[in-house]
Amino acid sequence: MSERYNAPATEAKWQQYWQQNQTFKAVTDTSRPKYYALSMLPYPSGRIHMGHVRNYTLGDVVARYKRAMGFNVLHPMGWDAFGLPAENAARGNKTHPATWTYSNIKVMKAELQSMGLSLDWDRELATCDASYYKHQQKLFLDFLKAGLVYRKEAWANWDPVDNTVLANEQVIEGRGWRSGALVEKRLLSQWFLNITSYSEDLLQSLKTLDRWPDKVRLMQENWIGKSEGAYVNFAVAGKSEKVEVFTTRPDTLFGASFVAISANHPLAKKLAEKDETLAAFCAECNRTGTSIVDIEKGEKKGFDTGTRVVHPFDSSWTLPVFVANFVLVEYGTGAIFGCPAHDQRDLDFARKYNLPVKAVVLPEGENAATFAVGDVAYTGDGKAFNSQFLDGLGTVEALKAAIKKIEELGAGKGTVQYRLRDWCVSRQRYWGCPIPIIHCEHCGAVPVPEKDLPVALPEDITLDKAGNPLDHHPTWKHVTCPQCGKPAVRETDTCDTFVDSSWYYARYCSATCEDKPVDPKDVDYWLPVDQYVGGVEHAILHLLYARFFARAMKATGHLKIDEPFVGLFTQGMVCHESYKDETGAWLYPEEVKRNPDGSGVHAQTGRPVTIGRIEVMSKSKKNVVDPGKIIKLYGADTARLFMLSDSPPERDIEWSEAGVEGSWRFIGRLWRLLDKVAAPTNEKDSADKALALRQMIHRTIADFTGDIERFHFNRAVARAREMTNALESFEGDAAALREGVETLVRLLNPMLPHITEEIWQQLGHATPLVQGTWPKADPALLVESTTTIAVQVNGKLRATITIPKEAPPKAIEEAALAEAGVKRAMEGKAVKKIIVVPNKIVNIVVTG
RNA sequence: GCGGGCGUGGCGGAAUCGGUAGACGCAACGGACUUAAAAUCCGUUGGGCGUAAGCCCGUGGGGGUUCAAGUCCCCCCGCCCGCACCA
Repeated sequence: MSERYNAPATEAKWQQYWQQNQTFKAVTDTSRPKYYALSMLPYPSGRIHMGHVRNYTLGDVVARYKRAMGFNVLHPMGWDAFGLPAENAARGNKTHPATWTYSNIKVMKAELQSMGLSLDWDRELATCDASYYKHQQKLFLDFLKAGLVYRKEAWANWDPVDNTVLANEQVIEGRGWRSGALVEKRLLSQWFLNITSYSEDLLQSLKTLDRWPDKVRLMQENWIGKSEGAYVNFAVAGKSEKVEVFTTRPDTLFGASFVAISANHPLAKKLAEKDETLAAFCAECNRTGTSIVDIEKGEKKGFDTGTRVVHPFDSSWTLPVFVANFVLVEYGTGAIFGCPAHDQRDLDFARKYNLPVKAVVLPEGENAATFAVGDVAYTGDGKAFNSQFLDGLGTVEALKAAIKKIEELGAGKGTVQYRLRDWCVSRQRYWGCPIPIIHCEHCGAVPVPEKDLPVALPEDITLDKAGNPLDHHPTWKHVTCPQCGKPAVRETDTCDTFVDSSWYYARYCSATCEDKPVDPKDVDYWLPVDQYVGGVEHAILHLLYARFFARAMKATGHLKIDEPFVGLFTQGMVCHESYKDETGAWLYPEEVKRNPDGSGVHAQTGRPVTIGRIEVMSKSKKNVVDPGKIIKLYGADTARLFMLSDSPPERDIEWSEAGVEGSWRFIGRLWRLLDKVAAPTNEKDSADKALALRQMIHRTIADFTGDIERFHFNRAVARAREMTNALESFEGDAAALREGVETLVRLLNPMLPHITEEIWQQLGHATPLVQGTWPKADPALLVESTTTIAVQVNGKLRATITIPKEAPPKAIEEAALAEAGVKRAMEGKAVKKIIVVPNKIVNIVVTG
């Protein structure tokens, strides 16, 4: 009897082996087929969390599987190391953001290494390292030269007490999170990346990403938000000015009852100068946060400016102009016309301010004389009516005719509009990549010469003062202009951290290249990423920005590809029950003891505990389980197996102690198979049994492989369990048993890399599994001679029959009719029809 | 608000194409081994009726298409995620 499986010792042994032999070192080798498996890089927040364990387990299974399939695999890891939390931690703990970040990286790297991931650590990068952001600054300057970067005024959340710019998450119910002051919007001159110049390409190219989840492609499509419509000018009555609106429904112009403009529209500003009430209203609009949720969820409010505009199709018809809090200056022209009958928001607005509601699109089956709009707008297609020259046209034709007329009248033109906005990359913060620009009074914004890169962050900063430390640093920003040599100042904005993570996948390919961001000989071999794995929360922004960066890097000669990730998998989140004590304070799972009846008490005090919902693990709710503890207690293989069992990877998973125990038990059962191989019960040697087992083995190889290919890891685990059950109860041929156990550990190796290596070695193999190949199913063992099919009478199951696979329909029918259960169900009834689907089902339809 | 997703036993889930609903696991219960416990092993386990054979019901709710619906269509309910300065 062998000893109980010693996970810590075995895992340490193999991790050491992999490290010493540089097993996972990837080398550019154009003679071999490559496979780039990438998991999203973590933010070094302190310790790894279960979401990381899940993400990196999934990625590692792919990497190890592809390696066994014979690919030259690149599987790197790094750190998304700039960002707000480091500054917050620094303010709270009086540690420098760099100290905090690098010590977190050290801890988290050790934790990741204990997971047994097949990573090439030689390519590790941290985005906060000057050796990384130096190249990012170079890319920024290249983009600037290529016309992909520009500067314009944009709104930011402004805390008037702390005198600082706030992130959306720092604005809580309209107030600054620290000061509690009402947050204002303030215009700042900021840097933008011209992502909208690729709007159409980013949209069209989604169609080629057939290995992306449909939902992510759909989300991106909606985000880009292409809409066809028209710009239409409404002349201000009695003035030479005009208000240009954008509309997707010019066919409903005859139903217009007002024009609404943004509080930041030039006309609104001009009118507000002479109208204090309007100015106050505009100021109120500007207090709501910059996020769309605030705008859309908040009450729709308007202010009648008293100004009227002339309808483009009828000079005798004028409409009121409102300033409205739901019109965004950034989108379209910052002005809309309202057609209450055919737009819900316009309808709500019209009812609130007693504006006319005139229907101009008649739904099919409705009568023009009686059709009226109540509280629900009609937004569908129909026939135009009450619309002069458009009357009788369908919506599509009416759209075309309306645009044609607008263009004839010189009142506007047909256009395509995208919801996508240019990407504001300026952040008024310290812990980010400095934007390599020098502002000179005489020369304007001057790029930092490449020889002066990197523009490094100063280390001696003060974070206890409000505002941007780069701005109030005594010396850092004061430089001379590279062009005229006169005194000038550095740009003190740093980059949005999404910039850092928009090209790291390319940098990994030539991680140590010093003189340029990427080396063509590396990126041209490794890119694109074959399989990218990460959280669905990045479905829009990160992935869109990275797609843009690939295009921009192509335009500036760094890459040859458009699409960085040809395969994408988005995993679900890790959830856990949450707990609160009597005072409403959150409790950690280990502080709670569960009673048999399901109720919970505090483990130490015995006081009652409220068991809350199962929700995404988060530090704020304390419903977290530390992966480090789990790995110490059960080993990495158990943690990995838990992550792969039961739940499909794209869905949310609930962490449970019982589930971990179950995974741990399976590890024990695998280990005990060694005893079984060592002491085979060979005497009852039956050829039939051996054949049946071998058929099962090879069926499992085929199905398991298919499941891995399709990311159905939970099903693959279930099949491995079924095979384990079969091997445990198998009595007979020793060779077949050995074949089964060896196949099982080869299949499970990408999931459970440590124990499978150990079993493989104990079975007497000198070459480790990691150098081995993937099992192949023997086609001869996959064919089955008989099949079991269901027999239904009127759609209800009455019997099953087992018959030869190629049995003719006639024979299947006869066998079905001969079944006792079938006869009973058919008693006294006449056969109407018999449906025979070979290998599947027989359905006998009877009367009565 | 807009956009996206999900809903199947006590629980996580399985069901490749519309064709045997509940694979596999967890939990629970019963048993074996043990002085005992742990570990391990064996068995039972969707609900209802029935001594049994068997029958009926059942995939969030309602309707529809079909010989046949968890799967397709329409309506409704509930939950979750994203919304551009969190990453």
